Amino acid sequence: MTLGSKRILSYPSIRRMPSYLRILKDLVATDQKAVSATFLAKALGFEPIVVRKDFDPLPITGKSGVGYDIQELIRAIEDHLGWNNITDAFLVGTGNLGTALLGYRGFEQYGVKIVLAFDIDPAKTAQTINDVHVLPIDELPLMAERMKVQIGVLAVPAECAQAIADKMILAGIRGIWNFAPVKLVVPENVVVQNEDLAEGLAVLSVKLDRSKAKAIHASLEEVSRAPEDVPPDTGKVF
Amino acid sequence: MTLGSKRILSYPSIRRMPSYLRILKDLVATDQKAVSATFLAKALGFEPIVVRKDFDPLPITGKSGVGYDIQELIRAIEDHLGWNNITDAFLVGTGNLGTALLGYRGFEQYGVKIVLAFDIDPAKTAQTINDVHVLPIDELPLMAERMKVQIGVLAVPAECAQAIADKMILAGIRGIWNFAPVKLVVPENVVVQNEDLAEGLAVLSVKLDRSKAKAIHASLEEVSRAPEDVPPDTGKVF
DNA sequence: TAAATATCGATATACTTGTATCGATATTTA
DNA sequence: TAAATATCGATACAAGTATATCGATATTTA
Ligand SMILES: NC(=O)c1ccc[n+]([C@@H]2O[C@H](COP(=O)([O-])OP(=O)(O)OC[C@H]3O[C@@H](n4cnc5c(N)ncnc54)[C@H](O)[C@@H]3O)[C@@H](O)[C@H]2O)c1
Ligand SMILES: NC(=O)c1ccc[n+]([C@@H]2O[C@H](COP(=O)([O-])OP(=O)(O)OC[C@H]3O[C@@H](n4cnc5c(N)ncnc54)[C@H](O)[C@@H]3O)[C@@H](O)[C@H]2O)c1
Repeated sequence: MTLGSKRILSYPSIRRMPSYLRILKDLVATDQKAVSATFLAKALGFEPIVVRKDFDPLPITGKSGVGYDIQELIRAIEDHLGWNNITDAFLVGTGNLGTALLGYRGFEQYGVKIVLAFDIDPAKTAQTINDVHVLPIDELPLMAERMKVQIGVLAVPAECAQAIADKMILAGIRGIWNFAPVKLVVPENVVVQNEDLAEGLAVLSVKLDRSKAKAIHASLEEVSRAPEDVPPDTGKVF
Repeated sequence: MTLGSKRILSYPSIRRMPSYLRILKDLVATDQKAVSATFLAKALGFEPIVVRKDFDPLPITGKSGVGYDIQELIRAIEDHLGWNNITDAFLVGTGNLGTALLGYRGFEQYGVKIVLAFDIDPAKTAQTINDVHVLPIDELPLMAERMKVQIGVLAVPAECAQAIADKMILAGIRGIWNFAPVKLVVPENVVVQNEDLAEGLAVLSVKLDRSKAKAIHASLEEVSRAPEDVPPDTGKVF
């Protein structure tokens, strides 16, 4: 069955969409009208076929010999991700990480705007970080309901992450972006996206080890090396 | 072929290892000697079979009816990830994100210790963030070679990420943990791990949309609904 | 001690994702 | 205009990953 019959992007595809968007938006500044899968692939280190497959489920079609219309493509991607109309979000925990997230001006481009932040520490509240007010955590329920906020960003210590998540859910929040290294227990109508930096670090560690092993193998220049021990780096983004 | 014949962890497995480690280390404090795949699965939201498969390539073996020896398991995982002996790392870019990373005391548990930081901004250098000295970027080459640092953490604006990466590589750094949203061009003996927060946000957006769609479908209580439009949340961690 | 329960490890199967090939179409070049 | 090049989209295939089943072994319970 061809993917085209499904209008659903796979999760790997979804993860690549922000990268496409970044390049495409840069291209808008130029006078180019169309972009090829080959071009995007080269810019991002994918294979051209991956790019075409990624776009296949979108309600657009490329033109042979030309490529995809840049504007159409941007629109289709943003539509699929729901990034056309910005969703308001709350952030809880204005410590190191929370502050960094507030300082990052990139999220609005990704359809999410942090409109209020919360903390339990009086030293943190009553201030403004990057134009976002920080309120006492107790005010979250009322504000969430009043502002009909749907997304919550969790940047609190692991110990209290579940408690805050419960608060968020009670207040009507439906999606939680969780940076605390804990599995949150949530009702099935709530979605959670866990962000665990240690995952990436683990991958880097292993890649590095395997790269070293490969180098040693290569330097030994053995003909009878076991290739399955160190798979070649295919350039895939793990 | 059974996985057991390969001593290699898949990348999804590698990504789950830090989560296992966290739980296992908590268990050390208790008087338990063994832990079952079922227990770990429940704690992390995986299926027990996933856990067993993950451990299969490790040079350990569980005991039927009992589980895995906790100490053995921790050791095996840390060995595989190379997290037993701590690797020194440099961080470049002590802005919002860089500061958060320096403030995070968790990395040493993951085998990596940031020993020095660098920035181009004189206002940032000559200070100490969380006991880590921040030096002018020009001093990176000398220090990297002298300290034989292998890992570099990139937390600078996208525009200068490639330039800093080049500097790192020239100075002998072999693994780059890249937080800038750019594809770095590196020689094949250097590994890069890209960390792109937008990926997770894209996944959350789509999950939220699909969750809403599912709720609507459910409320309509149509018998003739198209189930392939909204795949059920299998609890997988994307 | 015997039965019930928990668990692992092996095997088989299903699903997801990535990769290769090739014909058709558009553009560019000679 | 004709040939060379670039590109998409369809199909097929391969590899990676997740899931199901079941017998064997250890522990707990009756
Ligand atoms: N900083 C990083 O680079 C990093 C990396 C990976 C994961 N994390 C995770 O992100 C989370 C935050 O990390 P951090 O480094 O910013 O920690 P932090 O200690 O700097 O910040 C935590 C903040 O949460 C606030 N807080 C504590 N309890 C609260 C409550 N009940 N309600 C509201 N606010 C509360 C604190 O006042 C503090 O401001 C942690 O779970 C950490 O494991 C951080
Ligand atoms: N803050 C976030 O939450 C976040 C999220 C996702 C991605 N990122 C990415 O991480 C990177 C850093 O983000 P940030 O928010 O910390 O930005 P920032 O502007 O706060 O910090 C950047 C730092 O890099 C330093 N710098 C600039 N040029 C340099 C150079 N040539 N050599 C050395 N240092 C240099 C600056 O002085 C500054 O201290 C960016 O690429 C950003 O896209 C940040």
